[in-house]
Order: sequence, then C-alpha cells, then structure tokens
Amino acid sequence: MVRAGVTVERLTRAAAELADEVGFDKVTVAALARRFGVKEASLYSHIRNAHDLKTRMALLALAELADEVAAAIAGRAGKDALVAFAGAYRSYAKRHPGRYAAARMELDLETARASAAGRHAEMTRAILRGYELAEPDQTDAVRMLGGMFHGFVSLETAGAFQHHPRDIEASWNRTLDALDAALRNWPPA
Amino acid sequence: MVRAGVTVERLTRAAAELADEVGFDKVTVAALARRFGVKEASLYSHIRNAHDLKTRMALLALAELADEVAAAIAGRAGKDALVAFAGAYRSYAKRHPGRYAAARMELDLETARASAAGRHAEMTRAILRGYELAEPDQTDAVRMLGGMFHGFVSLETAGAFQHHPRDIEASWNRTLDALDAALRNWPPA
DNA sequence: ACGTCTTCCTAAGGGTCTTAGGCAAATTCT
DNA sequence: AGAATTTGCCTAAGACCCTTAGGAAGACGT
Repeated sequence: MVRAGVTVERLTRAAAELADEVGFDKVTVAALARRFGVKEASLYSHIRNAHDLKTRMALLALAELADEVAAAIAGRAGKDALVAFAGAYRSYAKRHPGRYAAARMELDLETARASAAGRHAEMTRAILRGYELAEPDQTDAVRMLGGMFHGFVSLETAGAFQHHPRDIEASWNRTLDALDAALRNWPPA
Repeated sequence: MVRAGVTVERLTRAAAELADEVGFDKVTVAALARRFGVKEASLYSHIRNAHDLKTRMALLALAELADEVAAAIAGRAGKDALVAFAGAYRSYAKRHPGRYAAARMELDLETARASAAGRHAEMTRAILRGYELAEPDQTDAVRMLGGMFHGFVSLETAGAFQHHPRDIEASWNRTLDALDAALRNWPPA
C-alpha cells in the first residue's frame, strides 16, 4: 500500500476546487476520496466527518476572500474603497462559486470567532471611515453593506437577474453609486 | 391496504411545514413518507423525484410570499410602501425559514416564468412609482432592493449579525431609512 | 532493530433516492 | 351491478453516500 499523501490541507483545497466545479452541496466525502484515489473510509483519519470538511472549506474561503478584499482596499478611501471592496467581493464569488457558498455556511459560535469573519467586519468598518458615521449608525451601515453585497451577488449567481436585458454590470455600478450616496447622506435618527 | 389520501398538494404543504421545522436541505423523500405513514417508493406516484418536490415547495413559497407582500403594500405609497414591502418580506422569511430557502432555490427558465417571481418584480416596481425613477434606473433599483432585502434577511437568518449587541430590528429600520434616502436622491448617470 | 504512531484497507451497518413489477382499492364504463 | 381501467400503495432491489470498527503495513523516533 503506497500512501497517497493525503493531508487535511490538501483535502480542504481539493474540496474547494471540487466545490467550484460542481457546486458546494455536491461536494461529498466519496467524490473527494475518488479524487485522491483512496477509499472513503481512509479520509476519516484526516477529517472528523463531512460537516468538519465543509467547515474547513468555509474557513478557507473566508480567509481567501478576506485576503483579496484587503489587497483591493489597500491605499484607497471613500467611494474608491467602497467600489474596490464590493468589486473584490463580487469577483471572488463569481470566480469561486463553490467556495463562496461555503463561506456563507452557518458556523457555530466558536468556529466563527476563529474565522476570518472578524476581518470582514473590520474591513467593512474601515470602508466607513470615509463616511464619518458614529455608532450605532456605523454598525447599521456595516450590516447594510454586508447584506447588499451578499444579496446582490447571491441573486445574480442564482440567475434571478437574467429575466431582464439590462446589463448586470451596469446595475451593480449604479447600486454602488446609490450606496455611496446613501452613506454620504446618512439619515439622522 | 387502506389508502393514505396522499395528493401532490398535501405532499407539498407537508414538505413546506417540514422545511420550516428542520430546514429546507433536510427535507427528504424518506422523511415525508414517514410523516404520511407510507413507504418512500409510494410518493413517486405523486412526484417525479426529489427535485420536483423541492421545485413545488419553491413555487408554493413564492406564491405565498407574493400574496403577503401584495396585502402589505395595498393602499400604501412612497416610503410607507417600501417599509411595508420590506417588512412583509422579512416577516415571511423569519416565520417560514424553510419555505424562504425554498423560494431562493434556482429554478429553470420555464419554471421561473410560471412562478410568482414575476409578481415580485412587478410589486418591487410598484414601490418605485413613489420615487420617479426612469429606466434603466428603475431596473437597477429593483435589483438593488431585491439584493438588499434578501441579503439582509439571509445574513440575519444565518446568525451573521449576532456577534454585535446592536438591536437588529433597529439596524433594519435604519437600513430602510437609508434606502429610502438613496431612492429619493438617486444619483444621476 | 524495535516499538509506536499514522495512514490506509476491508467489512459492515444505516440512510437516501429511484425504478420495476405486482396487488388491491377506487373510479369509470357498459 | 359487474367489468374494465386507472390509481395508490407495497415489496424488492440497485446505486450512492456517511460513518465506525478493527486490522495491516508504512513511517518514524529511539
């Protein structure tokens, strides 16, 4: 029996690739074992169970996404930063639909705390530095931005915008214009 | 063999209830058969396969949601209508998380066309009548609103907002305030 | 070289989806 | 009403998937 050199890191990366190819929900322990040329049961020396594998995929995707967003917003401020953040987010979701779905998975509290989700929130707050929002408005705006980005990308990916000829890219840009305006003219309580 | 009185309508409703109880992805042909006290194979006289069942759940949810939104926005205009629409949407998603997940399922073109999705788009456009937006801005705004509502509700349901003490209800209201402002001051191209 | 830990295997149980073929109940036809 | 047809449910069985238990052989430290 020559060993296949499986490690939990290689498993996670392969699972992420598989997810981007066939969809997050179609990633299976069996398919992954096939890809590595080992029996399904062998993977259980590296992962606890299927849920554990998916959690690792989520952590990977959150970290990658945070890195890309960080690189995109570095050295930018104001609307520039907003557009860069949003663009990086949407770009990642389109290039890596399976990973993106993994990133949106529900994580239990401690796992979420150990994830890059905190960096995402921090970076969103960083964007808002250009808009001078005091708490609790800042938190409200963080939630609004997170919802907006995720919702738009999610509907776009699901094909919900394909029933109208209007260019989606243009709608995206206009939405960011409107978002920028909303942040600049944040309504007083 | 006394017949159990299974019909495709009763199956769909039971599946929807099951989804709200245990989650959309945990709705299974087997679980549904158990709930009706029949064997799994028996259900295939009523549904084509598991995907067919999920599609029926999606159509049910889309129709129910459209009905509730329609009732909510009737007789309202402007920000009133916006808040009523958004409130009905979010309320449905929270009362019926499984159905809501079903409604967000990807439908093939013809099924989507036969669904209540068109009514959703129409009603969103109706909201915008209070804001005097010409095409293509109107379509951009429809997409923005759809994304915003879905994204916020989706992140909230997934527990993404629970890492901060700020009242989610308050964030929701402030987000609608900001959205109203964005629509009133829609940026020129 | 020896013992230990790790990785992989076989075996096996349980769950889900789906099709095929049969019997009996319900419905329709004459 | 009785016969013919359709419909609803069943058993049986195949194809996957997830997971655990126990064993053998490679890798590694002493």
